[in-house]
Amino acid sequence: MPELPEVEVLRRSLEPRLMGETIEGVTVRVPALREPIPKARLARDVTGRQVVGLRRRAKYLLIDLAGGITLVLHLGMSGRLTLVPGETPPEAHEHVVFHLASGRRLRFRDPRRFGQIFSLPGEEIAGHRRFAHLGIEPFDPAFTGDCLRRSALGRRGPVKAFLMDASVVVGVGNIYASEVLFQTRIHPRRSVARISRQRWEAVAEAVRTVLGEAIAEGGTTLNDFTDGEGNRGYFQVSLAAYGREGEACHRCGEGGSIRRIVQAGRSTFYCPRCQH
DNA sequence: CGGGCGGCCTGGAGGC
DNA sequence: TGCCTCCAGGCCGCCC
Repeated sequence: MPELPEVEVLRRSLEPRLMGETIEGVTVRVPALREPIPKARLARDVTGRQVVGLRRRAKYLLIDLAGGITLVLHLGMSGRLTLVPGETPPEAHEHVVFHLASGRRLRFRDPRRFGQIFSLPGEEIAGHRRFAHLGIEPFDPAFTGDCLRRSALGRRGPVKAFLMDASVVVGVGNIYASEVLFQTRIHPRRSVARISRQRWEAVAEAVRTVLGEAIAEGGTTLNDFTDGEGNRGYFQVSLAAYGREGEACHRCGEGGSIRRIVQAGRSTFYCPRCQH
């Protein structure tokens, strides 16, 4: 589900409410996520620790705890993390609950169980197998068109998959890849070997503006995304390409022109009249 | 080594 | 109403 904007929206909503809060305990109801939750280690690491910071790396939410421990959460496709009053009854697929000193609970719900939760010393994050290969953050000032151009050297695959490759740039998932290519008028099947410097600059710029606008609008809620307070996003009404198969192109105005194709098993949406 | 594909899971939508 | 198929925002590991 969530790409960079959704995780960032979640982080911003939780930050003021979780800072300084102490985790009194954790209940792992269903440890069998795609990668099993290391239950005992998690309980040992987080119990009694105060939240001292919330960060994001790629699509991971990082909750820093006193004593140098970091709680790592990934929402996968259907994960949701919400802060609720203590008396709130559990809902279906509520796999993990963090009990807070204030009496509130931070609960993790994930029907498809593609999410991930684990803990580790903060200094081990960079070298961890889930993080070691990750590329640059889109909002890092060092992220430029030239970064993309250099990453593309020696490659010839389609630009859509390239944008979704987290070892190139992190945070761009299936929705925003289509949106970025629509904004820059690049055909999703175009080989990265055939993209000019100028176009790479436009792509880097579009990655930042599309993700930035999505964050400003609370993320994209197609189905179940919410922030930590349960608020839905509304960027879905601003999507120009994704999910609009058969509808009119907002740029050229041609009725029914938005097309859906499948690349590497994922849907891509684009306007064949505008994107080349 | 780059890149395509299957698999991991459940649920919702739509066709018949 | 019920059954079946397809599809879904991520990511890894296995192939060629």
